[in-house]
Amino acid sequence: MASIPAPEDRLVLLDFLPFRLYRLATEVSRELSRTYSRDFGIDIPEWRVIATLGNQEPAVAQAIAEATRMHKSTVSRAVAHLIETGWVERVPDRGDRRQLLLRLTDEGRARYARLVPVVLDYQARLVEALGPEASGDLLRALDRLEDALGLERRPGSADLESDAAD
Amino acid sequence: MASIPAPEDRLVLLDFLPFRLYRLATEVSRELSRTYSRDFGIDIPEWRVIATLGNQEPAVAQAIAEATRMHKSTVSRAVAHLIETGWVERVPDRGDRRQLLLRLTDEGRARYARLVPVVLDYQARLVEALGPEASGDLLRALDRLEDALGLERRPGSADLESDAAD
DNA sequence: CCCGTATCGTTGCACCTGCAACGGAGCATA
DNA sequence: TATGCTCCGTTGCAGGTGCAACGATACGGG
Repeated sequence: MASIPAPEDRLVLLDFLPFRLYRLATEVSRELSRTYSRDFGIDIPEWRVIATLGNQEPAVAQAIAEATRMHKSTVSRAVAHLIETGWVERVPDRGDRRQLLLRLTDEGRARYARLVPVVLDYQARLVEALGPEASGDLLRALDRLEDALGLERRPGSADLESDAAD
Repeated sequence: MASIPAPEDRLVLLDFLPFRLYRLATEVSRELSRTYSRDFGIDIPEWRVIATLGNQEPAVAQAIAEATRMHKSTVSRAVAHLIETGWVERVPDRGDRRQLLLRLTDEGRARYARLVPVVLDYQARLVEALGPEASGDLLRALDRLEDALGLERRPGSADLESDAAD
């Protein structure tokens, strides 16, 4: 019982995949949010709502929740605050009045235009620190993991580089 | 640099590295904690304390906080609950009475011996779903990312399997 | 020996998040 | 039209987490 565990029973937290992933993701998210929280006054859920709307407007709250994999209550509160702070506005959907169409305000779009380069720059620095080889490794592994876990993913998302074909 | 992400101002959240990492890590952690929370009655911070003590006993709270990158208050509360539930015990340090040495109880060690195969099995299924190539990609990318972000890491951690040559 | 500073772990507080319940709205059926 | 079921977004509540302040202890300089 108190004997040394067999080799296959040995577990080292620093080598344990779920732990490494979580620690890494937490660190990256924290670093990133530092780069925009002060200048733009938004937190992570709000950033995700903005980023979703920046690509697809208008959108309803549930679609945002599914795309970002955030809970609908988290989305609801993020949207409420984004409306308060002038990023987002609601547009009643004439078809189905249960759902409310969301879109960036003009001011929100202007802020978004200033925000995007900041976050893309962070990603670029991350990729640069990794180097081209490890970046490729990472993207391939992410694709496979997302597939294995059933996470939504853009077709051809492996192409982070513009010149990568299929 | 040719392989850096497209420098355009366009940003797609589903392709954005920090988002993908966070979403993936959240999903993996959630799946994993489902495999042990019910049978062992512990949550993620508690699991990390246990896993740390399983490798290095005794340890003081701050060392656990640094190793797991959890806040010291999170560690403090996890430890308090683990003592309540009989996993862990405190041993006063005769040298420095500010810090309290922590170690698994006999019962805690017995539970740990049953817990380790469960979590290792989850990791094994993850690796299996990825396949050998993508697993190698992932481990290399993790090593590089952890280095780039200054996260603590075991030397030679790339060898997940004992027979993995390189 | 005393006092100021540093460190360790705990705790009050504020905030965030998930869950479940809710009201409002659509929709199918009779 | 009436009824029952479903879906959308909000909100009260409970639990978790980070931060900062705190008490206890250690340690060094005067």
